[in-house]
Amino acid sequence: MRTVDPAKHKARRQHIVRVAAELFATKGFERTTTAEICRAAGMSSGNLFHYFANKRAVFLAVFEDEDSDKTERLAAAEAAEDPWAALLEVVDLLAAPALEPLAPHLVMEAMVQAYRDPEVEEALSRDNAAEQRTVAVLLRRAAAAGRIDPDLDPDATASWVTTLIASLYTGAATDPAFKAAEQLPTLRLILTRYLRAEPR
Amino acid sequence: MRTVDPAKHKARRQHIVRVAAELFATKGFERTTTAEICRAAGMSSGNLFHYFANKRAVFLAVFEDEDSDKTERLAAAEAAEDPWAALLEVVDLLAAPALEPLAPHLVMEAMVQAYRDPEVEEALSRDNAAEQRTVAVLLRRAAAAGRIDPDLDPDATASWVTTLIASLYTGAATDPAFKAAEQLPTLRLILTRYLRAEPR
DNA sequence: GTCTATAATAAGATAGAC
DNA sequence: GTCTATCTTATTATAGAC
Repeated sequence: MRTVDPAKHKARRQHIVRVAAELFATKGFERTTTAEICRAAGMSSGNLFHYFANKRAVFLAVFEDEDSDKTERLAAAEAAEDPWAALLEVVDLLAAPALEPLAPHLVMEAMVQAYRDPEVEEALSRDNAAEQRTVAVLLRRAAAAGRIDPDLDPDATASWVTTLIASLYTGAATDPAFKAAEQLPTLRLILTRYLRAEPR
Repeated sequence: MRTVDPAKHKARRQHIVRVAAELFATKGFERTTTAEICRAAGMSSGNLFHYFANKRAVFLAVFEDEDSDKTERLAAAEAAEDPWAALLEVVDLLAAPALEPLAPHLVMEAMVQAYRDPEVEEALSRDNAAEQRTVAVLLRRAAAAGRIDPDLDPDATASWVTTLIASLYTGAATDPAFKAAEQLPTLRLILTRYLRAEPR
């Protein structure tokens, strides 16, 4: 049957991506050898390169194959009735992966690869731009509704909001004592005080 | 003379460290080859390894040889009369290198190397612990003086303060549109609103 | 699709002359 | 202290059989 092959192919690819993600997270892109990926995936070198053109393609697949429902949830948040509540939901949505064990290191690895590899750069910045657009929309709506400080520039502030969320990833990646799950409430507190303060 | 040799040696070492820092910042540690460092420093491979035992030693020297007056200035801030003013000065002190062109990328590189290389880890965490200690001292003093929210836990908050300062580095490193110098006032605003808010 | 074997090259580091 | 020459090893990727 023809219908079985593509499914099997996809599953095998995903398996490679999954084991590679763990290696990339712990050792970084450059220090992870294709031989290690092969060993972890239980296959030969010849076979790995049957699935991916090169090592970079495996790395890119780690970030591109994560087809979650994030896009839809961001769109839903933009249209939600209460912009402030929606903003807090977006924060939780974007912060959620930081609670997983591999994500912080993977995100950091992606960040450093981004300014060295245009393809990684493009993948990341597309993602980031979408997030910032949503946050900016909600900031504008919240400001119009008198729920946040109207003196804040929506675009610059949206950039800071995503940067502050990124702190959860960098904190988790760099400080072993930093538990993202425990620190999420503090992040919410910081954002709330920053955004809702009275203008001065 | 014996006194000339060590000085020359030190200057030559520093020269290597300086050109290597630029390479490490733009290409990262692994993608920077010792051959490139040699070329940039204008010397042969044999000579480079006369100054440094290996490539890692060059990388470590980038961070260890920056003998600035930071330690003294931190100590002075701890003892300053006005703890809130001193805290803001510490923020400026720790944020200052982010305005330089190479530092953000170098810091990011150091952060990712830290959780892969115990020696880098140690160098960084020693630095970080000293900063956090100073910030915690000032937070306690400011709280006692009624200048900040007394409900904030000093140690956990000190960790967040340094993490937020680090955002200036990650922002500058990952977003070409992010100008650290322009964003420093916003960082101060975020910290002020976070720390000085009335307890609720 | 999967393997074995290996090509091609690059990189870190050293030896030893000057 | 500095160089040239080179050793050794690791690594990505390919060729070609099954």
